[in-house]
Amino acid sequence: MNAESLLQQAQLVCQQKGARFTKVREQVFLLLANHHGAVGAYDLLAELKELEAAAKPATIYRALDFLSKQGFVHKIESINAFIMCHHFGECNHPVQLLICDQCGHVEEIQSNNFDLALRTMAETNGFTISHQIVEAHGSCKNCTNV
Amino acid sequence: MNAESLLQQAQLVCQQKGARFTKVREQVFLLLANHHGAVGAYDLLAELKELEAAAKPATIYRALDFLSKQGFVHKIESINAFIMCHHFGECNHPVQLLICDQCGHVEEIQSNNFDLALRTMAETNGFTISHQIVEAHGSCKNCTNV
DNA sequence: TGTCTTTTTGCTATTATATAACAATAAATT
DNA sequence: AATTTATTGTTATATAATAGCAAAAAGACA
Ligand SMILES: [Zn+2]
Ligand SMILES: [Zn+2]
Ligand SMILES: [Zn+2]
Ligand SMILES: [Zn+2]
Repeated sequence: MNAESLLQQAQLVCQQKGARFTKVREQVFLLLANHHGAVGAYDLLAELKELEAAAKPATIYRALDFLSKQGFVHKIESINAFIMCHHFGECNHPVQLLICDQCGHVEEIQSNNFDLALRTMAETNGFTISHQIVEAHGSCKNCTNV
Repeated sequence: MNAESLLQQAQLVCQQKGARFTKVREQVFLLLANHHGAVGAYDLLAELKELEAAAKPATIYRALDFLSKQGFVHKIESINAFIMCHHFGECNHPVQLLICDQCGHVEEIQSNNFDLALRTMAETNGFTISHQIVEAHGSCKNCTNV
């Protein structure tokens, strides 16, 4: 899915929810959408500065915060980076990420079975999950065969 | 398991592996073992400073690095904190953590089924896992019933 | 439209987390 | 004892994220 159609989809979601998809937020959204892999907040800020010279850390973190809340973007905790979600709309979906340590490629998986397994395991321990982080590091298809 | 017996177990493991369990490393180990929940590196540093006034960030991070490599300690990526492992020995075991956002309690689960499910899912995508991060946030038994 | 309220942004500073680089010690090896 | 390797001390710096407050913009409503 290309950046433009992702943007349109996001605009639609915001319209339906009454969320304000402002200029900065759109700019950051597009920068993320045009990235193939994950990107750090300060790298993103550097890119944003080419469009808005006055941008500061708070600018990018606020935008990322908004985009995360809408479910457009996921934070990758283990590498302090952010990545565009390609299945947003079904908001708050559980996320499983496969992160290649060789090439940096990140694949987002959506396994409801897996989510259920985690929930069940938690319930066995009397624990109720509100948010889950599943990040697998290793070697992707391309990098393994090399 | 109390701090002293954990320490003895760790000493044994180090002896078997020929790893040098130095003074600083033992001090940090004991500080962690006496913590019930997770603890941040700089909080730990503050505690260490009461024993070794000259301790610096590098001191604590080096010790944590050593302890992690031995499998004595796990880093919790989503909250930038560290926690003593209570099942070390079986080194490099997969870790699943249940983190209570109310009381801060962290429960370490060991589900081989879950590990297998994740590996299988990854393999389906041609991905080989070297290290996995599974951190579930939510409400623990005690905090849910309140 | 004008007024009021809420949300968003701009801006400065600061906090929090983690590592680099290199010299000095200490321990292990020969 | 001499040499090599691992660990520590020390200073500085890199990297990541938030606090606080005023200005501006947008939304709500008479
Ligand atoms: Zn997603
Ligand atoms: Zn790869
Ligand atoms: Zn463990
Ligand atoms: Zn709790």
